[in-house]
Amino acid sequence: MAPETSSPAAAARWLARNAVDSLPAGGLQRKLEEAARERRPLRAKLGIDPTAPDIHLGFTVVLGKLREFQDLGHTVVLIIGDYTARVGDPSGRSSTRPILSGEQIDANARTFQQQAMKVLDPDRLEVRRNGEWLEMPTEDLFRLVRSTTVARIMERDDFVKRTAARAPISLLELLYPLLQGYDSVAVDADVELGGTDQKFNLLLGRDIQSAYGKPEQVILTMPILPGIDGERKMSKSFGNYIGVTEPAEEIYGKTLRLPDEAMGSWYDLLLGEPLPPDANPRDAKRALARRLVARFHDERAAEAAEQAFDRIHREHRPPEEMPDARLEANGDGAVHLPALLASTFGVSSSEARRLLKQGGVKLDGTPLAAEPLDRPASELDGRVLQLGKRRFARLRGD
RNA sequence: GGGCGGAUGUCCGAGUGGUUAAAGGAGACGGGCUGUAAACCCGUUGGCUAUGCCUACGCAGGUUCGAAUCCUGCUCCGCCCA
Repeated sequence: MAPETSSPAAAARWLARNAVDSLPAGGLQRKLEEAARERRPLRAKLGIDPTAPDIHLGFTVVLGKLREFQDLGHTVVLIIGDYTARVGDPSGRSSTRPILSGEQIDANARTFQQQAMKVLDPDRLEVRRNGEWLEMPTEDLFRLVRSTTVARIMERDDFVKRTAARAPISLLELLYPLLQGYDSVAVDADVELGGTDQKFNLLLGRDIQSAYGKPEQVILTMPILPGIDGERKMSKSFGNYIGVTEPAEEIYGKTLRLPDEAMGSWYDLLLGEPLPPDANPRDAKRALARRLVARFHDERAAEAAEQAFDRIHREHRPPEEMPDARLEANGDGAVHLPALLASTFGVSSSEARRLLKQGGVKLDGTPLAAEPLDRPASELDGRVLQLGKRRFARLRGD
């Protein structure tokens, strides 16, 4: 696509086209005009807490928008929340979220940065860590905290709901938006991006900047990408995500599991184009899956992933490549099936027995009878063990 | 500081002395159908060296033939008053 972005007004329209909110009204255009007048790039900020090691597709929606800013010549400031991660955000119901170690955070920060490069242009990127400025004397923290009120913080939708539901809210959580807002002060953000769930925090950032005598940022919020269940937002904790570093076959297979209803959102948010109205849903989904694999791997991998998928699920043949599983026979040369399944596929032996009873275990494509549980190793050697539809291993003697 | 209420399996949520490994729902998993979509149907859903054994209802003790259920202490959480 070749957007028309020659004037600030046109550029603002282009950037905001698939955003949910662009606030304040006209603010983005004014920022762009200002940048053009002063012949400087805008500083577009995004903060992330490296609490989990991988970036998933939901996150790339916002990254993709940042990339558009870069393509227009602006600078992206990626803030790695190393300090905030260390403090441990007790968001949501799980107040038990473990506080990560320094090494863990550093490792996550590195992979995050690396993965973000799959979308961002490294030449127009500035990466900062908020430990640089958040490690501040209490006196300074108090100054920051004075910049807003409890009532203002409690406006946030999430807090209102949790108060109503009598769910706990830690004081630290109340402080979180302030820390995030201070990041904007520290990096002189012109624009801050986030998902719609970030709207409150992004807006509060404006207040904080203003309290520090800085120009207020404008904000752009992007729709939340539904996860592969098509229901809830894509999130690690729901297990409905696709990580950008996942193997090609995984990205492909998970994409095909997406409910049809969610395909439109994925097209809009991930491909940046609408779902063709008269497309056959199956073909559209396969095309989507191929393009996502191609983006995070390459064309060849996309092709191979599709072939592997068809082989397993359409032709019901085992994949060409699969891990080996070592057969461990006892003294009588027999192999205990539950133990074999447990060690090969990481299920418990109780679960393995249940799956056997349910006909979920196959040997060379034929369901394995639940009895007997001990089989001669010679009967298994060299054959393909299958659990459910998609877990395979080739059995090997010694 | 005072008063009241609460803590149950992956999650939500029943259960107030006896087939309770713990109703129901969600999720997940297996099978069927299919486009590994959805919908729908059937089944499973603590662990193990497995016709038995072990562990489980916030933690630690106690009462009892027997406790998630009763008692004591503790921890954590919510609400109200101050």
